[in-house]
Amino acid sequence: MENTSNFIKTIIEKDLESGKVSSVTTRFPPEPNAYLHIGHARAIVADFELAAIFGGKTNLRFDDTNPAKEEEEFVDAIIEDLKWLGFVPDKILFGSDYFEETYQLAIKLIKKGLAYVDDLSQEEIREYRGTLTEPGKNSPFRNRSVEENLELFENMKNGKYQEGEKVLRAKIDMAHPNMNMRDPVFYRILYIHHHRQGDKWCIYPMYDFAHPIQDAIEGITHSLCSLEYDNHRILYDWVVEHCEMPHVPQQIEFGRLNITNTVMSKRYLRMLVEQGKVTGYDDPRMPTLVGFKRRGFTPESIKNFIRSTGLARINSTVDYAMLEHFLREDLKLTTNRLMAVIDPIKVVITNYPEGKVEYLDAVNNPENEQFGIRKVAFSREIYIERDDFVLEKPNKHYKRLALGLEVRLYHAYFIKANDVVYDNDGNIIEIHCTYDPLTKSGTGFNERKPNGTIQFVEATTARSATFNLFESLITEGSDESLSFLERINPNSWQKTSGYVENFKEKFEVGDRFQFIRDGYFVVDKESKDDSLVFNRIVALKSSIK
RNA sequence: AGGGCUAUAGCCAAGCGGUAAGGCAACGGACUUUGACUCCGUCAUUCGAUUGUUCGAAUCAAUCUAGCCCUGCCA
Repeated sequence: MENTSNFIKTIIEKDLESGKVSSVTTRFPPEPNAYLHIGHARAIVADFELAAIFGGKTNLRFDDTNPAKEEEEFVDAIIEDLKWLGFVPDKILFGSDYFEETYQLAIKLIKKGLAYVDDLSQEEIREYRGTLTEPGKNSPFRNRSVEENLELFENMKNGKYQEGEKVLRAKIDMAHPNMNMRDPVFYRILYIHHHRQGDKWCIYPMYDFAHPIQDAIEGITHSLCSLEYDNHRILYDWVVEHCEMPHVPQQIEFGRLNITNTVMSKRYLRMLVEQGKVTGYDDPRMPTLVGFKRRGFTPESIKNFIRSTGLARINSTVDYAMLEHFLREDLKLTTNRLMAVIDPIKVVITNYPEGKVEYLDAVNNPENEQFGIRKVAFSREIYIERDDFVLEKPNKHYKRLALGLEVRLYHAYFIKANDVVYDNDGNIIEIHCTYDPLTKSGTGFNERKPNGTIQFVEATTARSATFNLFESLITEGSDESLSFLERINPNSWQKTSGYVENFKEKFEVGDRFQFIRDGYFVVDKESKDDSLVFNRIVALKSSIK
C-alpha cells in the first residue's frame, strides 16, 4: 500500500487536510467463523498499512454478534494468521464486549420513536417487505407506544419469548428504494450459548446495528469494508446519527480480491474440509493463509502481491501467476539452492575410480553471498533427472544429455554419455558416461562448451526424499454447470520419490530451498518412512523446446 | 416505483481537461556453471458504445450497453 496510490489513501489525505479527522484509526473486523484466506489479506493489508502510512492505529475486532456460527477455535486461528503476516493490532477487541452499550442504544431509539418490537413472523416480515420493484407495507405492530415497546423489549431481553416470536426493528421507511431501509431488524432472540458471553444474553444485535456502534465507540475514522456493504452505508450512517454517537466513523467500500481457479467462499472451503477432500484448513492446496503458509509461501510475498494489486471499487480476479511471481522474487534471494532429483536414473562414470567420493565446492546462492558455500559429493555412481537424458539430440534447442553429447554436471565435471543399459522390458535403467577431470568446476576450463548444465545427486550420500507436487485443487477451465465438488481435481496432489543432496543434518519443517531447475520447495511434516518430505511451492519457468 | 455501484490490453492497474505509467502473462534477442536469474526489445493511434461541450476529452455532460450488489431474525 505504501507504493501504490489508491482512492482510499486519497480520501484519508483529504480528511486530514480538511481537518475532518486529526488522526487515523481503522479496524479489521473478521467474524470468527472460518479461517482467514488469501482474499482477506487485501482487507488486512489495507486496514493496517493505510493506517500506518498516516501514523494511525488498527484494531482487530471480532464481529461476534451471531453465536450460532462463531467459535473460539477461529479467533485463535485469526490471531495467529495476523501474527504470521506480521501485523500487530493496537487492540484486540470483541463486538460482544459492547452488548450492554448496544442494548442501551436500542432503548434510546425506542424512546425516540425510531424502533419498535414487531410480532410478525419471519415469513410475514419477508412478505411485508415488498420486492425490488414494489414498496413494502407497514407492520400492524409499527405504531405501538414507546412505553409498550420499552416493556416488550425488556421482556425480550429477559427471555420471556420464544426464538422468532419477536424482533426489534428500526422505524424508517417501508417504501424506501433501498431494501435495507425498510425497517431493518436490529435485534433477534437466540437461545444459544455465546463463546464469550455465555448465556448472559438471549437477544443479539444484527450486523447493521452493531457494526456502526462498535466503530463509533472505538473511534474508528475510516471503516473499510467490501463492496457488498455499499448498500448498507445509508443504514450505517442512520444508526450513527440517530444513536447520537459523539464520534462519526466513515464507511468506505472497496472491491474484493479473487484469484483465478481458486475458490474463496467460506462455505465451499468448509465443505472441502468437512467432506474430507482436503486434510484440513492447513492443507497446502487450500487458499487459506495457513494453507499458503504450509505450502511454503512467505508472508512478505503475500503482502507484496496484495500491494501490487491495489485497491479499487471493483472486484478483481488476479492471475495466480502473479502470486507465484512475488514468491519467486522473495525466495530467490532468501533460499539455498540445492540439487535434487525427483525422477532419478542412475549414471555410472566408468572412468572414475570405484569407492572414491570427492567433495566439491558449491555456492549456496550465487545471488546472495551470505549463504556461503557447501561441499557437494561426487563419485562413480550418481543420479540425474530422467528428463535430462534422451538417446538422440532432438533439436538444436535441446540443452541436456544425449548419447555422444557432453554436458556439465552443475558444480562438478563435464560428462559424456557413451552407452545405456536396458532392463528386460526395454527400459533404460543406467547410463554409462565418462568424465573429464580437466573440466572440474572452478578451474575456469573453457576449451569446450558443454551442451548445457544439468543437476545430479551422488548415489551413496544422497538422502531419500518424497516430493509432493501440487496442482490446482479446482480443475482449470472447468465447466460452470458442474457442481463445486465435481470440479475438484482428484489428481491435485502427486507424490513421487527421489533424492536430495545431503545438505544438512537436520532439515526443519518450513525450510525453503530452490531445487535447481525443479522450482522452490518447502520441508513439510515427517513421512512414515524416514525420507524427507518436500512440498513444491512454485516451479521455475522452464519449458523444454 | 426499483435502487446502488462499476467499466482503461489476456489479467491486475496508474491516470482526475494538455495528447495512454507500471506489474503479471506472452513473444523475440543477449548473457549464463540452473532452459532459472539478469539485461535489451515487442505488446492500447486508444480508454464499454454513441453523441455533445471544448483549441484540446480516458478525464466534463447526455443517452445507451454490459457486469456486480440488494427482497436473512447472516456478516
